[in-house]
Amino acid sequence: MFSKATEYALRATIFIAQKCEDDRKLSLDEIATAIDSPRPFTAKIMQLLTKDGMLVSSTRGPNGGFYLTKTARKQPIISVLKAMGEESVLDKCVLGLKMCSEIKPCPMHSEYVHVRRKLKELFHTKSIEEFAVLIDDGVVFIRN
Amino acid sequence: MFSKATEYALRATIFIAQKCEDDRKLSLDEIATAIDSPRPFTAKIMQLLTKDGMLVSSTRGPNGGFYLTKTARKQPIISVLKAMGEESVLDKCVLGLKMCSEIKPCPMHSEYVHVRRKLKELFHTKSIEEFAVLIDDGVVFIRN
DNA sequence: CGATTTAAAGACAAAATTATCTTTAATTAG
DNA sequence: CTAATTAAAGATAATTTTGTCTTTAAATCG
Repeated sequence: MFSKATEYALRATIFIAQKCEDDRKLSLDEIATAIDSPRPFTAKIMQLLTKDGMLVSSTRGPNGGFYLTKTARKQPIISVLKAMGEESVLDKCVLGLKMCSEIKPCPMHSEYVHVRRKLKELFHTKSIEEFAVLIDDGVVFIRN
Repeated sequence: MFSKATEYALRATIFIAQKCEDDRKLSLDEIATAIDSPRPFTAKIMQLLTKDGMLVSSTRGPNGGFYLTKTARKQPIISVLKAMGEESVLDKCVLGLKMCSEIKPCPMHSEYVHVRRKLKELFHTKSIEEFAVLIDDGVVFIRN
C-alpha cells in the first residue's frame, strides 16, 4: 500500500504523539528503536516530517529531540501522507491509469471506488492522537 | 497500491480477456500498445502471467500470441495478483508491521481492517471476465 | 567561552524496480 | 526444408527506493 518510508513515518508520528504527551522530547535513537526502523533512514524521514513545522517539531542540542504540539496531535492522519508526498495513493486508479475518473472510468473503477472512499475517510477523519492513545491503553503495539 | 508491473498485468489480462473472445490471439505488440505499457517490460510480465498456464496462455510462431481460455476468464481477478506474487498487499499491515493481527494489532488495525476486507472481497469475488465485458460495452476504458 | 549533545544536511552506497536489448526456440506457411 | 513470425529467455542498463556515513549547525551546560 505505502512505501517503507511512509510506513516508518506513520509509525514514528503515532509513537511520538503517544510518548511526548508530557512535553518530553524524543531522540532519533529512541524513535528508531521504538518503531524498529533503520536509524539513518529514519533521520531522513524525520526531516520530511519536520519540514514545514506543522506536523512534527524538533529542537537541537541537549534535551532536544522530536515532539508534537497539542494542535499537531489533533491533525488527521493524512497529514503524515501529505508530509511524505504520498497522498496520491488515496486517489490513484487501481490500474494506474492517469485519466481514470467517474466520467472516463477504468474497468475496475466502479468497484474500487468504494474501497478508496473508505480508505480516504479513514485517513481524513481519524486523528494522530486517536491512534496514539491506543498504545497508552496497551491494547495495541507499534513494534515487531 | 500495486507495483507498476502488477498494474500492467491487470490491464493486460483484462484486455486480453476482452479481445480474444473469438479465439483470436493477441501479439505482444497489440497488448503493449493497447494498455500503454513499455513493450519489453510487458514481455517480461507476460512471462509471469503465462508461467503456470492457468491464467494467460500463449503459443509461438505465426498467428501465435496470448489468449485466455474460457475457464481462465472466469477466474477471480486475484489470480493476476497471485501470478505476479503480489497477493500479500491484500493482507499486509498498513503500518508495515509483520506481527500485526487481531490478537496483536497495530494502532490502525481496527480501522484499516474494514478497508482491507472490502479490498479482498473485491479481488476474490469479481472475475476477470466481469471487468472485460465492460470494455466491450464501451462504458469503460483501459488506455490513457 | 568551550565542550557536549542533539538534529540538519548532504554525499555516498546498496538493493529493488522498471525498462531495454539481443539471442534463442517454437510454430506455421510456402 | 526454408523463411518468416512470434514468444521465451537472459544479459544489460537506468531509475527509484532504501539505507549508510560524514560533516555541519544549533542548543545547552559548565
